[in-house]
Amino acid sequence: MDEHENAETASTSKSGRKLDESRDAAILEAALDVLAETGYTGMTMALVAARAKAGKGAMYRRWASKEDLVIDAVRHMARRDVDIDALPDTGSLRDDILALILPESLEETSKRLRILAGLASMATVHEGIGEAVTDANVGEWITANRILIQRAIDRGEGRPDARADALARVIPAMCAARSGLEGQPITAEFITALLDDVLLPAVLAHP
Amino acid sequence: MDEHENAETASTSKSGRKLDESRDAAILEAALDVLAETGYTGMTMALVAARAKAGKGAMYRRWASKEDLVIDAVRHMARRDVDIDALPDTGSLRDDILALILPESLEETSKRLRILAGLASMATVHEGIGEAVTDANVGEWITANRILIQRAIDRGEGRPDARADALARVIPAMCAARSGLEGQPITAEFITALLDDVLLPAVLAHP
DNA sequence: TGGTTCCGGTACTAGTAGGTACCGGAACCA
DNA sequence: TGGTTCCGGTACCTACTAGTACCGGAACCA
Repeated sequence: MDEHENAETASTSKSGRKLDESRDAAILEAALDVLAETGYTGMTMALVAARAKAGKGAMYRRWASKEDLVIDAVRHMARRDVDIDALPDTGSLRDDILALILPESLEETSKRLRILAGLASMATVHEGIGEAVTDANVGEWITANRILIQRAIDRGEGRPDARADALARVIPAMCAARSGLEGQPITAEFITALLDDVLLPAVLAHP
Repeated sequence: MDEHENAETASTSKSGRKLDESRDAAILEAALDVLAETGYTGMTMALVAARAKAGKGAMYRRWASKEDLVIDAVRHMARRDVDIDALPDTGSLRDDILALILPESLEETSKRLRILAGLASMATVHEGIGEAVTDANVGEWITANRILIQRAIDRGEGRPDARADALARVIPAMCAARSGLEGQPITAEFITALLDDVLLPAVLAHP
């Protein structure tokens, strides 16, 4: 009879060579690379294995299916995201938003959005992928923006009837569209233009 | 030797039963239906044929490959789009934008955006698909918005330094994100909230 | 009327990719 | 040291699908 893998026995239930935890990240990041380049369909398990210099066995020892691997890869990508408890607070909404996004590599952001766009189509078919995409990635970005905007409203920088909820989605949505639909990279110029031409006027307006 | 199919001889070069032109639209619309439900990968030629009550022969007699069929289907979808020469002109930007989009079936718009989102990933792989998606569909919508916004600026309704270029992309981008990333349908409430909370404040602002 | 091409439908081919099994070798444990 | 599990790599099985060939029948033309 097999050792059953309850939480209580999981740590000491096996003998033999240990599962090399460092391979997990290598495989997940190889999956993200291939995902960004070829989309979900083009991402074959053999391609990911080759990129990670891993065997397919090592992959299926960790994830039961391609779908499971992709879900984990997307969540892995989200882990390096915004820290909600340490948001910038410069006293200026413009500087807060810039301080939130510009320290991140914009190339990395473009790649991330390209991955999300490539998975958008799978959201309708594979239940778990859609949740992983929205919750773990764009969700936190929108939440951070909402907090920054609400602060600006509260301190009188924005008009009091501004809707932080809707406005918080502007930059992520337009970045996603630029990356996913137009295939253009996200640049600092694009972000600042978005801020100065769309978001700030909308927040600061007093008609 | 085969009859060569130059433009000059194409109309009279063949004998026998004529190619039934009405089947074209039936196949293209079946392709769009399946595309909206399953995405590019899930759209099999057999599924489209069954939906259109057509044989696969009739499909390959018209399009050389699945890719060609999809490109044509996307362009076919775009044909029922905005008429740039007959845009609404009510004297109010809010009413103009609403008059532009609300007469269209919002369910149809949601479906269209779902199709575009499903094809976004293929844009990087298949050259033609990306162009068909952007040029023929979102492109005209953005152009129409830009004209309406520029008119509002010109007649003094909007602030004179508003950037019609960037602002014209707000509604399409946020609709695409809502449909493609969040999987939510486009409703009249969503559009009006977008208008009143984001676009109009940004256009009307005079800080 | 006979030849040609289209029609919907079906059978088939060929290539691809998810997933499994196994290899020799290495790491770990008792 | 012997047994077990992991490692990268490869061969293999199986299911699916783009694309082709062909069927009997219908439409068209000379």
